[in-house]
Amino acid sequence: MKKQSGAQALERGLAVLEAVAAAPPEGMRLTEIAEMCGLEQPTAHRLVAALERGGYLTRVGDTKRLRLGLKLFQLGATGADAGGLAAAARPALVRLAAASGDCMFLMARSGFDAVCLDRQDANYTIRSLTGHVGGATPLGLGPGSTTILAHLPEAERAEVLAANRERILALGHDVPSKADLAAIRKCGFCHEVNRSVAGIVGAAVPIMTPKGHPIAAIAIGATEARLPETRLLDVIATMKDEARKIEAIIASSRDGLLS
Amino acid sequence: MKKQSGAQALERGLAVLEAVAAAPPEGMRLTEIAEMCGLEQPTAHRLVAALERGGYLTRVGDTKRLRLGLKLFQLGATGADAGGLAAAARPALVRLAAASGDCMFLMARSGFDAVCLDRQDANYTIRSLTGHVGGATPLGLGPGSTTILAHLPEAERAEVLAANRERILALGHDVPSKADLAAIRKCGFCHEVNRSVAGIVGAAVPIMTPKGHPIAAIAIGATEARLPETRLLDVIATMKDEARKIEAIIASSRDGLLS
DNA sequence: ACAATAACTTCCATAATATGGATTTATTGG
DNA sequence: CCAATAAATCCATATTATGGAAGTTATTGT
Repeated sequence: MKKQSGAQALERGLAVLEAVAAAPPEGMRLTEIAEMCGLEQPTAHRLVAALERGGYLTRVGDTKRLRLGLKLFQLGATGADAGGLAAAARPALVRLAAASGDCMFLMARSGFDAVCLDRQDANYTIRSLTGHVGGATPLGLGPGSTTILAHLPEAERAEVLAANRERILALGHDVPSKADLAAIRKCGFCHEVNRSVAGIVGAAVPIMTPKGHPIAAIAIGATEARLPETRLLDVIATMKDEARKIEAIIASSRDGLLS
Repeated sequence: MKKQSGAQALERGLAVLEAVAAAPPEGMRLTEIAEMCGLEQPTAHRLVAALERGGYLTRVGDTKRLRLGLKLFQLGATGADAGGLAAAARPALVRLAAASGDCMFLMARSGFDAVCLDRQDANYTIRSLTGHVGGATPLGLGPGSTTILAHLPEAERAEVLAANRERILALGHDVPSKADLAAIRKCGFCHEVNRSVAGIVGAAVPIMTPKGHPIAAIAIGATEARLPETRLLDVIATMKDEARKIEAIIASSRDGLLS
């Protein structure tokens, strides 16, 4: 009994893209793709051919190996802005990075993940787990991500948690408890020490839509020494200020940018 | 008589993505998508639903309008590196931007287009036509793009020119002549004054694979005043040097990065 | 506020399309 | 150079996408 999606071929094609995206930079062989996606080899061949034709996949050098093509980069750059969010938040990030001297991230929600939309480092020290722009973590792993999760409405929160529990555990981390999330909601920020990486402190505040939906978060990454408890609250306060400014920009823009 | 692709549904789905990518940031309505892609409306609906499920499309705010989703940004960031090219070229770009004081671009070929992979500006003055990272122009429009075109093998060059002629004319620019391209091949760089934008000078040198295929170009954008003929050749010489260094890195990396 | 219109969603019989087993051709490795 | 493995191609089959029609839900105009 197959699933009743009505667009099997498209979904399979997208699955191929995601499989190749997850592969190492030497690329993937057709057979591997077929196996990874649970497709017969001729089927994979057809899908790959179509994706290649469109520039979504390219051959590695002169081999048969396949890798993501630049078309995705092109499209990705177009969608990157998330409807003005990145642009609206950029100045805030710059200010925060400069003021704190640490590394600031803009994380936005995408389905069950949070994606790093932008990043400003005052001095290139830290590469956090979600460090690189374009990187994604399951909602619930990492401060920015967890802040967004915490501020979702009850029902959605449960759904996301259920969906992500296994993924997070598989990555060797633990899943935030209900109490953790409630605490984050209460004080309006998330603070993590030594959670994803030893010696690294992370903290984040949410960016909410006028309707009270969390769409993104501003996160900070720093070493434990640089961000002691004493300084933390100051920094968080500044971050909240900036988050509010971004919210104001979002609210005032006539095209709802909110997701 | 339909085309014999063997993956109609996938191709249609990709067409939907590209249509939405070309749309303004307020997003697109289902009907518009259907019309733009030549699909019946229920068909478009099914494809859109699948793409939305995968995070490739999102609803704008709480409306029904559709816009590119962050999944594309995610995948795009993964593929952005073009197999090490961007990383290999980054230091060269930084050096060139610092040394020249102008704006440097890394353009890479993607099918019939050249995509801006990276950009370094010494001082934020110019926004060239292909300025933003992720932007694409048809091969034959803009210096970096034209340099790549010029260095393609005869047959491929003709094919690309035929494919792009209309597109370039439609954008209100003219298509490089055979003589233009031959000249670029001969002197190893492309120089354009007042071509795409008045008062702006562009120039570019190709980056070739060991097998003599152009995969990318380093381009410079500056105002006419900043880049007079006298300075031009110096700058070009430096750019050629850097291009050669990048070629060396590419050649020495065991995974062929070459496209 | 209500009607009229347009956009979106769902349904389903039909046929066009994707499917995958079998085969040929190319590539890789010993 | 030959064996083994992977990729490309073929094609009869039935699964899957298709699009007309009808039912809902927004949007627009009066």
